[in-house]
Amino acid sequence: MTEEQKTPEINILNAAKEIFERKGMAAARMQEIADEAGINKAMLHYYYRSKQLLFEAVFKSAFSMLAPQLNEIINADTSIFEKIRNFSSNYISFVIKHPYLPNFIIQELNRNPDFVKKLVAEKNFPNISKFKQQVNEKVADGIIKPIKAEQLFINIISLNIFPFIGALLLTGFINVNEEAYKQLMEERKTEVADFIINAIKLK
Amino acid sequence: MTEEQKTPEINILNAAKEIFERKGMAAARMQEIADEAGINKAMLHYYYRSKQLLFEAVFKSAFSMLAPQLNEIINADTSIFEKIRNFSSNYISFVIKHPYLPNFIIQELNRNPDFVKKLVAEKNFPNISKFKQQVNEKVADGIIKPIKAEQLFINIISLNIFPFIGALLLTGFINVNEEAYKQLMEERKTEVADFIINAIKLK
DNA sequence: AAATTTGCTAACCATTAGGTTAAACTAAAT
DNA sequence: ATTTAGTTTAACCTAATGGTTAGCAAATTT
Repeated sequence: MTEEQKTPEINILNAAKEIFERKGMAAARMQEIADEAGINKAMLHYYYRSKQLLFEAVFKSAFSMLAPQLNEIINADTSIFEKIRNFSSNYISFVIKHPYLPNFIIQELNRNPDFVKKLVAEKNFPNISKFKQQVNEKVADGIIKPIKAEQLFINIISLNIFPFIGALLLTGFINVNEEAYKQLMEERKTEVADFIINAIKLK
Repeated sequence: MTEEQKTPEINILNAAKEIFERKGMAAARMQEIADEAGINKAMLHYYYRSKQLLFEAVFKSAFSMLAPQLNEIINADTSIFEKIRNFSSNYISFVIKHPYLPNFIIQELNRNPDFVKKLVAEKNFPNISKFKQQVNEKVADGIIKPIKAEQLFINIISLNIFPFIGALLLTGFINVNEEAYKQLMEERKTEVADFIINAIKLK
């Protein structure tokens, strides 16, 4: 898993991502990250001072990979149905490639609630006001059933993210192997959007 | 937060639940659990040998609180629409009272994938075969739109669980305070079922 | 070429955390 | 009253872990 990297900073960051995302901040060991990066443990401190700072760098980097995806659904200049289709398809494709990412973010956010406030304060933090306006419009126009934009947003996010966070639990419940579950996720690239649109479209 | 308990075992278990569910296995400290329980640290080992065993007791207890909820949707002798309504309402009511529980389970399951296998092997582990059959029937009868039972199941679980696991993230995105978010969750007791039923019902 | 800064390593340090132990205390049984 | 079994505590032990340091090597600067 250890590929050559341009700079030691990036090399360390990637190794730390790997370990932090899989184990979480508390369970991750600096030595393990050093091994993954193929370097001496002291180097981690040389480049990133402390575990906390290294963790924050990883977290920021991880979060900044997800934020653009969310802005897609929020600020794109497309119809609401198209947004839902695009987001579901794109997001699921993305997460299939980074399976530990959503769980990592949720987990660490829960462990450190103040972190949310810091994130919200930053620019580029997704804001749903545009999406909200769009939903309200379509409801008023009789194109979609009455629904609060907040609830619809929560539903979209839930249907797209949870199947990855709860993958292990769900494979247990529906009693399929990893391969079959992956296949289900592939299907969801279109399935989820269909489901949502069916739920809200006024025929 | 420290109330009098019947037996020291239960007292310890409750304290451990509190800490483990909030911080996770790795970040939880035995001393912290002892403090929460109002006892000496050695007592934890006296009654539960090791951190690992104490953790497993907590996990089992937590999981066994959720399993019955799931059997509701899976094995009840009611119509599929009723199941969805009952489950959503009951589950959300339950989790509002135990907000850390789902996150804890998911998190520790992800950290220790082999745990799933152990759980699945146990009796009382939910099995969706009955639900599956019911869905297929209704699809064949033209009562609901064609959908794989597995996908519907994943959707139901996602819509009910994720809003609690991702609460902090979602409050950030939709920019509401804790109180307003709780209100949204209250609404979801009926909102979620309506959404799902709209999505699948053939009119 | 000498000096100096930067990158890197091995050994070390201090603290923390899980776990143990031996002694003390309590209360029931003899 | 004495024994005995179960319970509780303080003090201790050991391993692991995040972090530091002193020195060396390789560039970079002057």
